[in-house]
Amino acid sequence: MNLSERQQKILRFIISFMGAHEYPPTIREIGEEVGISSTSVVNYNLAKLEEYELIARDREVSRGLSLNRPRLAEIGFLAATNGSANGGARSAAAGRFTVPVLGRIAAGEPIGAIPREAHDPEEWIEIAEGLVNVPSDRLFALRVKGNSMIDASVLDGDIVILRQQDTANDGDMVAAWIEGDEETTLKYLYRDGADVRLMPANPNPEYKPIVRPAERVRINGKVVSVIRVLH
Amino acid sequence: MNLSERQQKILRFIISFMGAHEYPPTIREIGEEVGISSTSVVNYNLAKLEEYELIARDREVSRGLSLNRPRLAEIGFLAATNGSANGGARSAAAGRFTVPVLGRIAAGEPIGAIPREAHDPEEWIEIAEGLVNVPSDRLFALRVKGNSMIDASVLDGDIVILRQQDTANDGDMVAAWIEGDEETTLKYLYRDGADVRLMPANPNPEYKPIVRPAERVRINGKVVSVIRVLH
DNA sequence: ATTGACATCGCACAAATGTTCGTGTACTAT
DNA sequence: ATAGTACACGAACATTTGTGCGATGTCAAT
Repeated sequence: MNLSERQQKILRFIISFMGAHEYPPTIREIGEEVGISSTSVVNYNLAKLEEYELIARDREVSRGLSLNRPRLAEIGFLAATNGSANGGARSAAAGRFTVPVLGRIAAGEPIGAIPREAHDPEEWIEIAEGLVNVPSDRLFALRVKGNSMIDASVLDGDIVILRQQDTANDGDMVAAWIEGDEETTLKYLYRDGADVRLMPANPNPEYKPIVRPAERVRINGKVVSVIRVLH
Repeated sequence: MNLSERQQKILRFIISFMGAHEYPPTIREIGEEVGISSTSVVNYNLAKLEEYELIARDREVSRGLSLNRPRLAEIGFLAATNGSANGGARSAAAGRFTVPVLGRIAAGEPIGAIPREAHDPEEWIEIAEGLVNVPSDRLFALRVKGNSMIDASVLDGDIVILRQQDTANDGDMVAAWIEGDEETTLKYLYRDGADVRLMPANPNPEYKPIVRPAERVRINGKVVSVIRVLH
């Protein structure tokens, strides 16, 4: 499945259009935007996209389009459009973001450098816009494995949503890799001169802050939301 | 603003249609479903609904409708249509639910009987479908005030999403009012003969289970999701 | 050179769909 | 009664919009 330049533009336009409107565009609207004079050509490419199962169409229905968001996310299209990365269409007021779950985070298990582009994430989740207070670019999620984060009130199975960034402000909850300790942890970050102090969220004195030299702490991202789904 | 029977039916149909389709219905589709033979009558009522700011319309655009979800939620319309309660339209595969935040839950503060119908909630949140594993009816949310729930790994400011129900299975996390103790708490529920055992989520031995006679524990709802938004 | 798959174009057509307007009915206020 | 307002009907109309089809251009394989 190789998307032509036009098909990609069409896809991008549909996504941004549906973000801005609440209904899909017409064939002609697509044509005008993408620069296709013939409706039949748009139709032709739409048929291709449907063949690839990236969109679905209702025949003989005006604006009878719908996006296959999971598939789109798989090929990195929704993620690209969510953010301002892939210079171009900016998804507006759509009300939901698709975020890749990049892996599990567990005691002692490094999550490595968080990739800037999604690389074959194991799953995707959709979140409502209101659940994050930041621009939707560079968001990713991790599923928490084990109870090592319990001092941050994050439990086994929880999903933490982070924004990829190398630095953070005092008081931010971050996912950080601690060299030497060789473990990733979720803590509140505070700077203390040349040291960083990683404070647990749990005020219980049993959970003590971790103090390490700043150069030994690598911040993976800032936690913007924690979601727990019970069964 | 008094919605006529027809206007309500129209609204319900639009909501369910958009749940099922991903694009809005046409005037004629609405007319057929609601039982209006004249397109102009549908148009007329649509204009009314727009006047009430319950929907928005793009003139001269086919299917140029959009729902004002927050307003709709305010008057309890989305909530009613979400569930199977209001006999009829079942919102399908919409991907998101609007849930009322009915109040705060804090140590010692009773939240009272959870109302079956939304009564002037202070705010509404939208959640993605995947974040709950239950039918979307009878969902409501509470904002956690204070750290009294920390033994359930629920922190100040968290939002817990619950499904209103009077009973629960062993192992469910529930919000329960304990008569005598006069407080509401979030715990895992286990039955122990005539007693119920409310277990904290935190394995730390400091947090001990609460054991009470079953008749003194009133279950408000089962927690289906916990959401934390950091700032 | 020929063939054939692919992608485009333009255009005409038919169906889908929003808009307008004259008319009628019920109910309320004057 | 009279006038006014809200709501409804149906038919005609004008666009909007999806579909179909013949013709053209490109490119690689034969």
